[in-house]
Amino acid sequence: MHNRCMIDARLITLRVFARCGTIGATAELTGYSPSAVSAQLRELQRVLGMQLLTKDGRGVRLTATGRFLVAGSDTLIADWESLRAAAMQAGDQVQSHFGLGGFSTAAAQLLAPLAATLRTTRPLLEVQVLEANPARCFDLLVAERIDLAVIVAMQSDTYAEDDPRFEQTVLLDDPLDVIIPSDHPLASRETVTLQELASEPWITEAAGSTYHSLFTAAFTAAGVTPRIAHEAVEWETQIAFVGAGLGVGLLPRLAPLRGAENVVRLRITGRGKPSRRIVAAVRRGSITSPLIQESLGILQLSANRILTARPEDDL
Amino acid sequence: MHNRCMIDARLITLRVFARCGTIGATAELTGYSPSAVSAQLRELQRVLGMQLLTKDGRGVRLTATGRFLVAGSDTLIADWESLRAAAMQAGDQVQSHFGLGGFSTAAAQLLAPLAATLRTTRPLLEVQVLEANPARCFDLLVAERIDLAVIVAMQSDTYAEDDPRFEQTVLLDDPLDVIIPSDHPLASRETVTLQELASEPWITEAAGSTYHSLFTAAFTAAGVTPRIAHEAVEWETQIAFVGAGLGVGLLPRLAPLRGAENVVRLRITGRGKPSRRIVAAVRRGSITSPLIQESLGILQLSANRILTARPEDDL
DNA sequence: ATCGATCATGCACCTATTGTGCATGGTTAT
DNA sequence: ATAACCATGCACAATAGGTGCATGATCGAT
Repeated sequence: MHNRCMIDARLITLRVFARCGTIGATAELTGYSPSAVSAQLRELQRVLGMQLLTKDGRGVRLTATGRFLVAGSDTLIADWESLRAAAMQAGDQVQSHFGLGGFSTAAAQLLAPLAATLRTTRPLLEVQVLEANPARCFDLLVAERIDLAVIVAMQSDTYAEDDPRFEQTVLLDDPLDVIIPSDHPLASRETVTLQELASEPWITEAAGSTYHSLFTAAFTAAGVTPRIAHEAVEWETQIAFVGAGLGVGLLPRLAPLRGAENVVRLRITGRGKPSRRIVAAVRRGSITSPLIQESLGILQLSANRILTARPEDDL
Repeated sequence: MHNRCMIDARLITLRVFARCGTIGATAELTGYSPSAVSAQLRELQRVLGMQLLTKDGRGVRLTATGRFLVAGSDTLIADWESLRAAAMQAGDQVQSHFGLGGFSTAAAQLLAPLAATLRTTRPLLEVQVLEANPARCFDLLVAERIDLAVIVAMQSDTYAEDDPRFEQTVLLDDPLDVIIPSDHPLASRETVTLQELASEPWITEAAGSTYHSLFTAAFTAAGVTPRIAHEAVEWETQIAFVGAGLGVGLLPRLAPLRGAENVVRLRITGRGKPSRRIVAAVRRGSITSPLIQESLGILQLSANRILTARPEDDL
């Protein structure tokens, strides 16, 4: 039981379970074994004298009491976080451990530099970076595995913007650029409109993936219905597809083109200039922590630096 | 580390230390050994990455950060207590452990019957009663050793009535009776005034004891300056003194005369009818707990029963 | 100054809490 | 029917967390 928080680890586990719904998933997320989670929850019920779980089919389910407890514990966690942050500030203290989480692009482009910076400014701080998709990032925050997450804001997220467990601050609006083969007629242009690319074969992520809704949203905003020719999971793959002349695609400006062959990045202008909003999320209450504040500043700085540098330097 | 609370036991220990000021006293109060307390606090500092203690002479002292943390944790504890209470109510759950504390008379006359009643109404509940003076009762509440304390309200207490850590409810005003030898000229009376007893030799507790201030307050209110002839620590001793004809004394109506020889209990009338206020104290937030509520009801009931029964039945 | 009292802490050792891995039994989907 | 999945019990292992004693440091009183 590795308690970095002052709230009983078993209660944290219960909160994670409330999200996962199964012991196994809770175990995976918390880093315990399923038996350990099972034992923890049983012990928790014994100590509190409350029945929190009921058998339900082949799994278990929260009782009304359990749901009540989980919901009520939100403010408890938030209060602790803000107390800790305030104490840190008041006493000019330094944190010893700091967990960061973010989706692929963010992890590589924002979190890695942040970690590097913190390593020099705060040599005693033990920084850990976890790559994870936005949904999992929130889960990791709840599980206290990470302290700060960088995610793309999705309107259709399970996590509402005003979730009592989190506080979110906008880091940047990451514009989507178009990548096209360098032998494409439009390749010499500096900017294009989506309308100009309406008839092109498009490459996107698999339907249902994190960015697919972003993709479609961009085109509906532009009043264009794209023809989806290919699907790729990672940016690298998509870039390679474009480089091979299979079609064109959208690439967030934050994502680097690296030394991709035969691929040109163009800014989009005109109606429906698409972008993805990137936000930082922390546990509610911890936003005032000096370390969090410093990190947010660094993140914003490097985000701006990257945005202004591209695509010019990168082409 | 016996966590009945969801707040880290080490933080509780820190809170106790904040009151005691020394590791040894903290150990005594929490039930740990001094080494354990020392280790806990060291570990707490490591985990939180905060310096909470400083060497100070041959002891240790809280840093500013430490004081800040302790002060801020008040609301955290209170929030947890009220959450637990609400969950108990919401889910119709039963508590498994219940700690009671009270000063001698209360322990014998109020808490013992309460414990007995709870044993029958809630067979699964494990009740523990601790006899302790009022000041220690508050400390035991902070240390989470007990959940409910019965104490005499003292205006000159270190614990203010609006301490953020506690909630107090008046149980009863316990009138002080006079006990006199049965061969005393006034022994056949039903009631007396303090003025009538002005010239008697009085028996009281040692100066500085819990009730001595109560004693003097009673007489100043009556406009009488008593002649203190003897001092006793326990009621039993005082009663014996009176029975031996050494003088007269004040006895709370709650305190039983038992089969005391040659002693008569008289009600006091007239100006300055003295009484002591007996209140129940709980950790803030827990007042809405069903168990606490039930207990308060039972306490009030048995208090009233005892008060109306005496002195008639008891003489 | 000296001695004893008080206080915190380190160390060796022990305990029991809490974790893992595997096997089992119940439940659902194919 | 069979396979997949899920929770849990059990044997075992790791380790966090406890006690008791010895040590060192500080303070007060003689």
